[in-house]
Amino acid sequence: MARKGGVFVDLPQGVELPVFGAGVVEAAPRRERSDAAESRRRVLDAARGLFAERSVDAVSMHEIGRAAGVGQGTLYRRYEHKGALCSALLAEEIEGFVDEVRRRAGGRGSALGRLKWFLGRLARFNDDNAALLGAIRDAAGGGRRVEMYGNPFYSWLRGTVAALVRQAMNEGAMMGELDVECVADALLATLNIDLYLYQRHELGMSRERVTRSLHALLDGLRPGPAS
Amino acid sequence: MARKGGVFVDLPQGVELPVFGAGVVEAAPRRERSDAAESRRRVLDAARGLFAERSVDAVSMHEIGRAAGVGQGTLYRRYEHKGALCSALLAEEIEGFVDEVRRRAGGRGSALGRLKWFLGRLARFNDDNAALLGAIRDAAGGGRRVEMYGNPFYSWLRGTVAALVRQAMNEGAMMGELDVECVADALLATLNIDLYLYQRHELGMSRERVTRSLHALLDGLRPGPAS
DNA sequence: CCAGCAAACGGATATATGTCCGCTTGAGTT
DNA sequence: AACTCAAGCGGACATATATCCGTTTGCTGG
Repeated sequence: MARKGGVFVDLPQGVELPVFGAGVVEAAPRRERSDAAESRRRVLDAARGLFAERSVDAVSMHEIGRAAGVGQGTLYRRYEHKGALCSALLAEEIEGFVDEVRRRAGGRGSALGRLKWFLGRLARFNDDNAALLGAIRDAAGGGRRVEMYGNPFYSWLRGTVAALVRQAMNEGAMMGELDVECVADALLATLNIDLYLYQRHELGMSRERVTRSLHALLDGLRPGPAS
Repeated sequence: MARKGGVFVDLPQGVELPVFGAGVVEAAPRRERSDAAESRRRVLDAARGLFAERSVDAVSMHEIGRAAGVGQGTLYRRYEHKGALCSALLAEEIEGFVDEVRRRAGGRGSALGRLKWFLGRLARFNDDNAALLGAIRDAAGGGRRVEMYGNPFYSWLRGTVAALVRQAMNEGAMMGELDVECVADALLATLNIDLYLYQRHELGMSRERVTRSLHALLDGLRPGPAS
């Protein structure tokens, strides 16, 4: 009932690609006050500007507040910490990324191929947004360690990889014995921002090398006599 | 010249397991002054005690200094930051871990089997030293991001996994096309402390589940007709 | 137009990390 | 035993994050 001769037959629960933001009910409690909207825009603009002209962690929250013309209280009520502000700045990029993935990886082609593409695309996302991702990671320390992997973006990545792995299994392109959740985490761990940047800039590996290795690893997971 | 009928024949460079601390020449510039040794001991003791009675990140460096009866300057000259102090506290555990690995994974048995054992043991190391490892990670932010993967312990982990993978390839238990360095990083990434603790405590996965999945993944990397 | 109030504001404040720098002292040297 | 000085010491200081709380203000219903 799962597959027949390697041909995909039906979709058990969770095989569709997850939708980013799904589950967010958002009671829309009240429209944002105009002054709040204004200050949000100013904060974001100021942060973008300062981050661009200096590095992200060479800019303090005080400085952002001063440049935006808002006090600390305002700043921190809206963005619980620097990482949250960086997340907000990243939101637009994430949206683009998510859209592109839905278009390319939701559609046709083998699930394995789409998974490979997805991971390669994620590597590029890492390169493109290294500074913000690093800052977000830095802010996820102490009592906030959970936010790293508990946030909606990571959940979506996780769900997407898991769904693709499951589809690939259905299509007979991947061993059926795998623990899908764990494998999804393992694959994503490979592109963990710290490790990725270390490989890229300290070990001098190219993006191609990293993704090629990942692809080889995926090819290894085909079902076969070995085992 | 590499292998004959799956039997290990010779050892190309880098196949031996690396020795922890190798390459550290340590010119031994001068013996440590007695007062310095004393204050080092007091700091370590104070830190251990405070960390035990509260959580690691609920204890400030000031507090450690006060409890140990040393000033901030003293504290920070010896330990550049909190992560360094935690590393010092972890050193003993690391030594034990390294010794055990040398005994069990340096010896006989299939390389693949030893690799599996090693990764399982590392997972246990994670569980046993979660608090300190987390604190070390937290301290590796901002301009110190490199220390995370550039430190001697990680280098040793990396070298060990790489050597075992290479041996497994020689023994014919693993695909020969793999990029050994990348695969080593990928395998270790799976046990990255943040992800591991998230899986264990937020997702409720058991250590067995995580390692079993990792083992299955390794089994998938056997050489085979697939590819 | 006005009153009421939740939301937003902003700067003082608390706390943490990490640095600076003048003073002290252990341990070789004469 | 006195001399010397690099190493060690310690607390004030600079800077960053994050919170608190009294004040102001945009919105809405009357």
